[in-house]
Amino acid sequence: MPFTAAEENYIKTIFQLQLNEGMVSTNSVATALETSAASVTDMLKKLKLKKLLVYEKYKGFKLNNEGKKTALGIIRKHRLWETFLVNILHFKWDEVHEVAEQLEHIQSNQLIDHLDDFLGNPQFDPHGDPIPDSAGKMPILSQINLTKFPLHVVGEICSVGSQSSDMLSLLSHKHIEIGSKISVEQYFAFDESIEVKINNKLLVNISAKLAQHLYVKKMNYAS
Amino acid sequence: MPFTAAEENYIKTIFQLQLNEGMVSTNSVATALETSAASVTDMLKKLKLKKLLVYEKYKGFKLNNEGKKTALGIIRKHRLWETFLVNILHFKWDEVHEVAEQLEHIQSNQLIDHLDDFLGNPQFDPHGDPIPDSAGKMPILSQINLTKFPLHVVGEICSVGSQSSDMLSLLSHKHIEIGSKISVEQYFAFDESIEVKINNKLLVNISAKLAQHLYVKKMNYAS
DNA sequence: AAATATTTTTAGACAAATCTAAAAATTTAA
DNA sequence: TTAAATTTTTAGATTTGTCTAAAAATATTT
Repeated sequence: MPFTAAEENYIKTIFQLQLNEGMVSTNSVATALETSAASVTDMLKKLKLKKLLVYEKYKGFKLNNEGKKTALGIIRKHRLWETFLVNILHFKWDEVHEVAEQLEHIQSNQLIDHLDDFLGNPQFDPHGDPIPDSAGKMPILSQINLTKFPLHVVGEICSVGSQSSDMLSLLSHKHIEIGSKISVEQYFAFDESIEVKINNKLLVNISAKLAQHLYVKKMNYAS
Repeated sequence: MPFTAAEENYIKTIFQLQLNEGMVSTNSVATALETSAASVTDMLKKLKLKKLLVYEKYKGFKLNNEGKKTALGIIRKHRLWETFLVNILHFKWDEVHEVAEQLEHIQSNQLIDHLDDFLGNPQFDPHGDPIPDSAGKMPILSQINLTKFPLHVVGEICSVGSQSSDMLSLLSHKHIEIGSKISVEQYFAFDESIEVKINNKLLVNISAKLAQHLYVKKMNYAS
């Protein structure tokens, strides 16, 4: 079954929301897609008809297995295209999102499989997020949200939970990128901001909101 | 101004039709796009409003300079993507058309310029057709339709005036590809078919219809 | 537990792109 | 040069995805 670009955007968004929350609400999807709640309800009916999600009026909803499989296929395409744009076409990592949002809707299994091979079957995209394989399997990464990372332990930024260019330019300003070494030096209860050390040198303050989007991998003591 | 995929398909089709005929008719566009004449009329009104074509009711129409510039931009994207698919992702030249039809509608100047550079600013696509540069200029090729090619002169297949997979598989069956050497050996008035010699060896019969789609470049006597 | 606030759904409308059927204009042919 | 055939346009529907405004259901608060 082929899906429209609009359907795919809903599927992808619902998938990402239900990773955190289990059940998803109409309003949360509307906010994420910057559309009205009424539009979301309309689309939910369609996706229910296509048997991609479990949904009952007023009760919330979530993707079923078929829906999750579809979402992983879209995420696979998105992350492979981002990898292509950064690694091959030399885009900067904060410039790729908008274009990848378009490319992810191109319909051709042959295309995406050839692209995957050409890129060397990468496991992670330039933001550090795992790329599902053609069966929908993703490598598991023991990554922890920065807000939950222990004090004074050196870790490595391995994923960024958003691709908004506002956020990416903020990170750029703070000299934070995928692979940067980071340690939490202090926690300020007043505004929940934290002070971190980047690459064992630079001390930087990070807001609670920003920290919620940064994922860190504990570094191998060997390295 | 960004255009919808539907608008772009009309613009591209009208451009190709007016190359041969100057003025274009509603029916010819409807046939080319496999849609109804009524739909074409609807779209013409829209494209006129956007000042892309010269059109008066019942009088035929053609793209103005703005329309032609837009068409060349779409053709540029299509041919660059075809080059990418064949040269980089190792698609066969008769498999790329459908995917390129989708990719040509991706909106990003940065993307297409980076792609152009990555491919080495190619002048011709895998079908032998010239690729417009970012200003809309195309290299000129002294190519002649096979039906007008003189007898017993060796030429080289340099372009194929259609990408229908029906036609491309027929060519493949006859062992004809871009770069094949070809000479016209005999002309049969009865059905306007011609007998050609491929690569100085194989004698093959070609229908009038097929011949109309093959373009040949006179070979340099030196090579 | 009743009143209030929030969330969700319905109802009705709109724009884009398409269709069929019928009317209007043009072209061809007798 | 009328009549017939063809082409083109209009009129009215349909589908997809969206919207606003109002109604219905659920959740919260006093």
